[in-house]
Amino acid sequence: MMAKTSRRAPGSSAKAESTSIDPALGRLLAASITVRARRLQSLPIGRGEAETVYIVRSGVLHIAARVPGGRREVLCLLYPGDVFRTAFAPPLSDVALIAASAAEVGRLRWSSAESLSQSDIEVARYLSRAEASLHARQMLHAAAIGGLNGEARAASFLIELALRTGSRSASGIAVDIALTRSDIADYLALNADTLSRIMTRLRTKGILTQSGRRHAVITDWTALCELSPIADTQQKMEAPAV
Amino acid sequence: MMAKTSRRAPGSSAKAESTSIDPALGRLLAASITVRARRLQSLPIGRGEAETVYIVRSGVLHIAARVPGGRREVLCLLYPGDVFRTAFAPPLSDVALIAASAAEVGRLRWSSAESLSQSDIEVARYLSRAEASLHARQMLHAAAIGGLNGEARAASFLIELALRTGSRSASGIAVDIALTRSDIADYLALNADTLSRIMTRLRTKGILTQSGRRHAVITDWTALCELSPIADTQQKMEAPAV
DNA sequence: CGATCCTTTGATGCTAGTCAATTTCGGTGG
DNA sequence: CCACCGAAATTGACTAGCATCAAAGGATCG
Repeated sequence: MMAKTSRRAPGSSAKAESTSIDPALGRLLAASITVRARRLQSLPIGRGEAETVYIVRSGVLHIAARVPGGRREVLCLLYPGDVFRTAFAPPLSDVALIAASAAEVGRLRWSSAESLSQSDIEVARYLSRAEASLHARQMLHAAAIGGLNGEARAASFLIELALRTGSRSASGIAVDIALTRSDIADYLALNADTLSRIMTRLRTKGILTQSGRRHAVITDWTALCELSPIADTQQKMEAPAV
Repeated sequence: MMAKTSRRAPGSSAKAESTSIDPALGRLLAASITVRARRLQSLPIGRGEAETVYIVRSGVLHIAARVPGGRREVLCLLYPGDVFRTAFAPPLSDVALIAASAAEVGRLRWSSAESLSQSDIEVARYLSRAEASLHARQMLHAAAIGGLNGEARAASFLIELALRTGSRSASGIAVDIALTRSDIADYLALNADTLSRIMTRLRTKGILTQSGRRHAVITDWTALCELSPIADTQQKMEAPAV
């Protein structure tokens, strides 16, 4: 019940942001067309077109869809280094890849990625590792949506964001919240109003401070992790894959 | 709002059950060790061990995990032809691959699958298609958990099962429900009690009849599909991938 | 054929959703 | 630099759906 262990705070890890890019990733990006997307711009995940791969170079993006007669949903978040094949998206209506912040992505036909994989095993390995990690994240997200209450889900979201994009600052871990409140709510399968209430509660508890809509500082990392039963799992998944 | 279209009933499609197996799948299975699992037997998804691939030959299996301090969750269902890499599973506690019915699976080290992929592009294609389809199903499942109410989720589950394992019979579509009620509830992020209430309602509405715990007949496919906003999407995903 | 697990059903409480009013933010132009 | 506007976020009151708890009824297996 209290097996929370290492509490390694984020921002210290030298992630593959732009420094020290994986060589295989570099070759993959070299073979792809770079697309610059501004905030809220949406890239098509057309069905019927040839299968395409998107490789995130910088920024945060998400896959959004609409369940007929239901609300909009954000199905997954994509960070630098992630690889998304259009075939990963289920054939829901209005499925799209949307830039939450200004972003750069590489675009490539799947057939090209495939032949590159055949000739360059490092690329094949990078792709399969990226696919597996995205899949695992997707499963964990489903587990979070299905098994955690609102507060725990919100905490998990903040932890995810902090691990991926956070940076240490004097007062805690600074996080740029690229998504709007509604997008976050759609990601967490919560109502925007409910999410707002939860965020207020977190601020009241002194876990979080916000300056402006897009910028937050996590002032009490330990307390935040206590709120989320999957905090440890998330941290393990961020750890270098050996 | 009522774009429900084709209502193609299941059981008619010649799925890759055992007849007409995909040649690449055959070669993959030939390279793997066949494991026979009886009902409820669990196969390890050990972390720290070498990455392994499981290929479902027959039966239905599921991935179950436990969120610390939370309930057990069934994260995904696997059917014949599916391929599951252990790296797909998030590092939650008690993650396991469990046979819902008696099942046969092929087991293979990932490194073997990888080298097979390098020498046999058909195998590589089979694997990448299988990964993409599993990923899409996982995303759709997250969308269902997050965006549909209990009844719609239950309907979607029945539709999934019917499309995968159903067989036409005189009175409707006969479905073997391999999972226990609790497992289904854990899959749908519902309470077992609530699920039971929903199933009773479906029976009362004349959509479903049950004889014994494991056997059901869907007597009104159209009405069942009306209950689930993602019915069309599920059917599209079952359709032959062109 | 008995024991046990699984399932069903009812009564009650809590979490999160809905609707509506208000405040705050962020961008724009004066 | 400040005033303004529209969009986004917050907050409150109320409601719906689902979870929880408890108990009884069936199915399945040895």
